[in-house]
Amino acid sequence: MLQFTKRTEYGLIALVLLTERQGEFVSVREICERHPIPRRLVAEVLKELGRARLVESQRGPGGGYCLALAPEDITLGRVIAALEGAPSLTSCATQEIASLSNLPGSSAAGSSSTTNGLHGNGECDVRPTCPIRSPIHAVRDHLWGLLERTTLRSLSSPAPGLPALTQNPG
Amino acid sequence: MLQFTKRTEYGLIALVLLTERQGEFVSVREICERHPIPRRLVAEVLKELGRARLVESQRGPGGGYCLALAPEDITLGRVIAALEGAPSLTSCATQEIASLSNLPGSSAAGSSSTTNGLHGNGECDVRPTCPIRSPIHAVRDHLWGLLERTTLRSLSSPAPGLPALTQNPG
DNA sequence: TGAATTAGCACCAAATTGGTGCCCTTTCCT
DNA sequence: AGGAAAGGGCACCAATTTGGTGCTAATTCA
Repeated sequence: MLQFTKRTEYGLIALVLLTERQGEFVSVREICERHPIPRRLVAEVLKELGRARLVESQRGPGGGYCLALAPEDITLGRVIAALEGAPSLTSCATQEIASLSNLPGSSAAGSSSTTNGLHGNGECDVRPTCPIRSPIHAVRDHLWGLLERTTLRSLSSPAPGLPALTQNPG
Repeated sequence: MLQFTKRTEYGLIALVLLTERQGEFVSVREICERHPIPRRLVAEVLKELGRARLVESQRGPGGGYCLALAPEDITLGRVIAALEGAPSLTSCATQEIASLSNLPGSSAAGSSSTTNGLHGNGECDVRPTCPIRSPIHAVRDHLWGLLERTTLRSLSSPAPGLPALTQNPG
């Protein structure tokens, strides 16, 4: 329903905490002592973010997670791409993105579905006559731009400093 | 996964056809002769769009659906709100929107869920310490603005004429 | 009357998502 | 060496959402 998954919400909460504690390794236990969110699920999410190279991990006592990049370089788009696949808006775009795979997060994203209105070779049924493909893809690109301009830094700043949205459409 | 539902896709396809055929009543049968999409589901979708007052219907032979508003006044946001609820991005926002109900589409949107991490009175567990509430809501508002600036007209134009995105944030 | 069409609404199956179980590996401390 | 505190991997289940259909009634036109 055009909503982030809980995984994404938990991931963002964790990443904001890691941003506030840069230079330290913060454990999942500690994150979940600060916020009432399910520990095991947060652990899974941080593992995924680790696989996407957005965080680094350290095992053993005193271990935990820390950011792998500067907060300015971790965008909402990258986090979402890692945790729920790049936003595609339409089913036909999902597998185009998957085949391009120029974006991270292809792990969780659409593999070759069989009953999603896509043919076996991976082509949308409606595509030959589809009247909304191109314009919706334009919308998707704008959305993607919005998510890419929103960094962990802007999420962590006390002021709701969403970037000024200077976009370059088309 | 930050994707439109099939209902929304089908609804948009139908609405684009209705835009091209303004002044006529177009039946579900005819829509599905033009595009390979499931007839019964398209019928359900158009019923919902009718309840949201975005289309008007006419029964009987020669009946069908037509736009209830000018294509410039039917925005992507309104269609989505009617078919899958207003985009909320986070679970806490879902029920805030529901309680405000200043947006259409509260029919399909979140009623009082019980196991969604929301208390019985409808408050997010994380809320007292939630570090991402405000900034994510800002992102949501930007997304909403993007969807509200995209009209059925811009979706139907052969050129992918997405509006120039002159936004007024805040 | 009868065919064409929408209206309502209940229902099921598939996919996605939220969340957990279980065991292994690494690291630190004593 | 041994144990505790972390993360790593992976399978698994339950709840929710979504895609799609069955069925019957109400309109409308010829």
